[in-house]
Amino acid sequence: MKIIKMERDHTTEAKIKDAARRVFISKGFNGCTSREIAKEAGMNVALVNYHFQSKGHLFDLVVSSVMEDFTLSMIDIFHSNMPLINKARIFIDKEYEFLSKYPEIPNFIVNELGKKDKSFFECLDIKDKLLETKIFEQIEEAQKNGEMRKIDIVSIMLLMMSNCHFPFIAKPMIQTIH
Amino acid sequence: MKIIKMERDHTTEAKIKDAARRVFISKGFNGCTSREIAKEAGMNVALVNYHFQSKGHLFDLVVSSVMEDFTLSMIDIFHSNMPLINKARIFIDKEYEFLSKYPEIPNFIVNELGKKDKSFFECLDIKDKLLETKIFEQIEEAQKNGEMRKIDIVSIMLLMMSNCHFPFIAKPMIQTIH
DNA sequence: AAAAAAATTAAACAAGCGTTTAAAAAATAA
DNA sequence: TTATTTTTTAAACGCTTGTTTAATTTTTTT
Repeated sequence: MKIIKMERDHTTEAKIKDAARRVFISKGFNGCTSREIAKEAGMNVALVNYHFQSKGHLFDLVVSSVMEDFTLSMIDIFHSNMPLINKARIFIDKEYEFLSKYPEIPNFIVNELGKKDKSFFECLDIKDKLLETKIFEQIEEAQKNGEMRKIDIVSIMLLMMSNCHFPFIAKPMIQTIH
Repeated sequence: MKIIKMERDHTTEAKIKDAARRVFISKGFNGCTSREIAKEAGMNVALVNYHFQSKGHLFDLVVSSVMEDFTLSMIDIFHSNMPLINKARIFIDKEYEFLSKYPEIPNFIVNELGKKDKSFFECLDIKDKLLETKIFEQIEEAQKNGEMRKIDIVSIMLLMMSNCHFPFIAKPMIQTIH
C-alpha cells in the first residue's frame, strides 16, 4: 500500500476501483467474481485483495461512491435559493440527465441497499446533507401561504423520483411486455 | 419422477417449488444456493435436482409462476366492460393490494428479468393476453371523443405502475435516506 | 550503486457451489 | 407375499469462489 499517492486516475488502485464499479453496477455483488473485476481492470486477481483487503470492502467503497454521485446533484439543487417550482423542474431535469448517463444506477442502489446492513449507510450522512438544505423551510412556507397543498416532503420526493426512476428501473420489464 | 401426481400442495415437488419461490424472491438467483432452498423446504439437496433437473430450471419455473401472479389481476381488470376511469381506479387498487401481499415481487421481476434471455419470456405471452383485452380500443375511443388527451397506453401504464411500484421497490432506499 | 520497501505475479489454499452417484427406503405392481 | 419401480438419502464429484502465500519484479530510499 502506497503512503504517498500519485493521485492520478491511472494508478492500479483507481483502475481496479473503476472496473469494480462498472462490474458491480451491472451484475451486482453476487453476480460477479473477484477474477472478473481484476480482468476488467487488466490486473492480477491478487491485486484486488492487496489493495482493497476483500471483495466486500471494495464493494462498500463502490456503493459509497455511487451514492455520492447519486445525491450530489440533488443536494445542489435543494441548496439554491430558487423558487420552489423551479427547483422541482430542475430537479426532474437533473434526474433525467443523471439517469441517462447512468441508467443502471437506480436498480443497483435499490437492489444492493436492501441486502446491506442499515447501519453501514448512516455514515454516508445523506439525511444530514438533505437537512442542511433550504428546501424543507421553503416547502413549509409555501404550504402556509396556501401556494401548495399539504403533503410531506418525503411523499413529494417519492412521487418525483417514482416517475423519473421507474422507467429506467423497469426498462427490461417493459421491453419484455411491450 | 411421478407419472400420476397426487395433485396436492404437500408433495415434495410442491414443497420445494414453494420454498424456492420464497428464497429466490428474497435473495435472487445468485444470492442463494440449492442447499438453502432444500433446507427451507425441509428436504435433501439432491431432491432439488431429482425433481427439477437444475437450479436454473427451477428458477425459470418460479419466474413464470411469479409473472403469472403479477399479470393475472391486471389482465382481469382490463378485460371487463367498465368505463375507463373505473378501470384506472380499480387497477391502482388491485396493484396496491397485490404489492402489499407480495412487496418483494416488483424488485424481483425487475432484477432478474434483466439478466435472463429475452426469448425465454416470449412463451409467457403476456403481450398477447394484454392485446386480447378491450382496453386498447377503449382508450382509442376515449381519445377520439376528446375525453382523454392523446397519450399511448404504454406511457399510461408506465405512469400508473411507476407510482404504484416504486414505493415498494425503493423501500430500502427510502428507509436509508429518511 | 546497494539496500529497503512496495507492487505484482503465479500458484495454492480451504470452503462452498451445483450436480451426480450408488445404495437404502418407501411405494406400487404382480 | 415377492418383485419392481419410485423416492429419498449420504457421500462424493469436479469446479469455482474469495483469499493467502511466497517468490519475483519494480520502485524508492540511502
